[in-house]
Amino acid sequence: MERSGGRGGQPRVATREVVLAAVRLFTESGFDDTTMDQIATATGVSRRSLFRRFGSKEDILFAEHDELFSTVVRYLEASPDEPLTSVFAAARLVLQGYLRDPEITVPRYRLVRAHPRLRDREVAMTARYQAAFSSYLSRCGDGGGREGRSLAAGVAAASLISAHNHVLRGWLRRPEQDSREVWAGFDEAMDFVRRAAEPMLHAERGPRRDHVLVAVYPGDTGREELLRRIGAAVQASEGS
Amino acid sequence: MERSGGRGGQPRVATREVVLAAVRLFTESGFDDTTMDQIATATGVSRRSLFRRFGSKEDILFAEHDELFSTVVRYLEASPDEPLTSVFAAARLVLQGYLRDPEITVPRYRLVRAHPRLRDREVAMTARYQAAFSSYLSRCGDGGGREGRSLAAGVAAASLISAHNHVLRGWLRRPEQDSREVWAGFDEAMDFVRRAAEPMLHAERGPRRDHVLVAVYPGDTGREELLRRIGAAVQASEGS
DNA sequence: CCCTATTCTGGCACCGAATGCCACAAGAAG
DNA sequence: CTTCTTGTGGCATTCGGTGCCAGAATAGGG
Repeated sequence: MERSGGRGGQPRVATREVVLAAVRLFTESGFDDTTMDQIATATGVSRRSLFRRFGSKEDILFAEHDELFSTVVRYLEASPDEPLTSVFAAARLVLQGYLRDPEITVPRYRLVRAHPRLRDREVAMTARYQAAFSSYLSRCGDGGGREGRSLAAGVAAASLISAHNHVLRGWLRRPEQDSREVWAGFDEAMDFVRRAAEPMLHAERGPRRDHVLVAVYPGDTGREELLRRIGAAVQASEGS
Repeated sequence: MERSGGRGGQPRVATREVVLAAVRLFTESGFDDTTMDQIATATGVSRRSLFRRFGSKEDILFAEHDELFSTVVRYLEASPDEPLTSVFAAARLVLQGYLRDPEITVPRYRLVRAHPRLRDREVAMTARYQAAFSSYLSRCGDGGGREGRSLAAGVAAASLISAHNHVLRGWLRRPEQDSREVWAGFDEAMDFVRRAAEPMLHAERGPRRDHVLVAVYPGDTGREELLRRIGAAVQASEGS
């Protein structure tokens, strides 16, 4: 009675088939010069159904990307509150999603680069990721007040997305390169972000500054006593 | 003979007038339910001329923003190579551009929040800023190789934009608040970004660690002499 | 003064994306 | 078989966006 019926939710023609056909047509004839009618006749799906299933001509290109996005969001929602770790894993998922089928992502990248309108669409996608990551980080941040935490979370998410996109673009430009290199670059970039983001997410108020310790003791203080006292002072300073 | 003629480049109706009228119509009737014909009759500019001057219905909303963007880009191009300082100043310009006329930016913000399509358009604008900032930082960065510098520049630009937008959104939600508070928040946010971005732009490899200085001098060393020597030592350590 | 080049402008026709409405097909549950 | 649900296609319509052409207004040259 509920959540069933019909042909079972399976569309007559698979989404992936439509996307592939559309990508091919766009690449051959250009995005603007390809009409929905052409896609309809090429795929055997009526023009009307195309609009119903994908929403718009642009959305056909990004249909699979949308699925990836919701996967990542679900992943984040189910993640324990280990801020950076979970978010890095999520970014890994995204990159994986791209590397998985170059058949779509690579020609799409070429189209996106050529067409400003599609570029905006792509940018909007990354913004959605950024918002999701930022919200997650803000949710399970630990330091600072609402305001500072939100700022830190936003900046951290922006950094992460930027680094991810940096690696991603590197691959998209030369998709033939060994994927191990890509992942190595990814790990490197994530380390870079971690070093920058870790302190700001945990800082009470701003990141730690360098410390200068000036200790004055009587000249006859024993060496061990001196080290012990200095060690204690440093530890106290780090704990603040 | 060149660059003149016609009515002198001055449109019959000022751009700002058109934008204000459009904003009003959009706010009253909704963005989708406002047709270009309505804007045409409301402003006295023909439908055809509207498309010629603004490109699209969305672009009417962001016309002044586009001017601001090119201003900022010109500013950056003319700036000396003082990476972070110039970029912070540029961000200041942007925020200033928003605060300058709330008459447009505030209702536009409300529209953008309600309408996903306009949101994407707004996001695309900030992406353009981010790209400009990133390119500038990458141009006049000093540490690391091409690759690392590009990554660092991208992350720094993303952080800056994110922090800027954080402050901007705060104001847009409550535009009635004292602008001095906004600027205070901006300075705070910029400091936050500076602390995060400074080390990564100048780092040869990895961020600076905390330093611990242990100085031992004869007990009868004069206070000024002591300060001078310690200061010199710290400075030398920072230069590394 | 007239002529011309340049530029903003408006009207018209046209294409195509996108939506609403309606009818139909096909499998699932009763 | 009936009914409900869901994917589907056709049709008409709206409206954003563009190409084309003609008119208006202004600056400069003869």
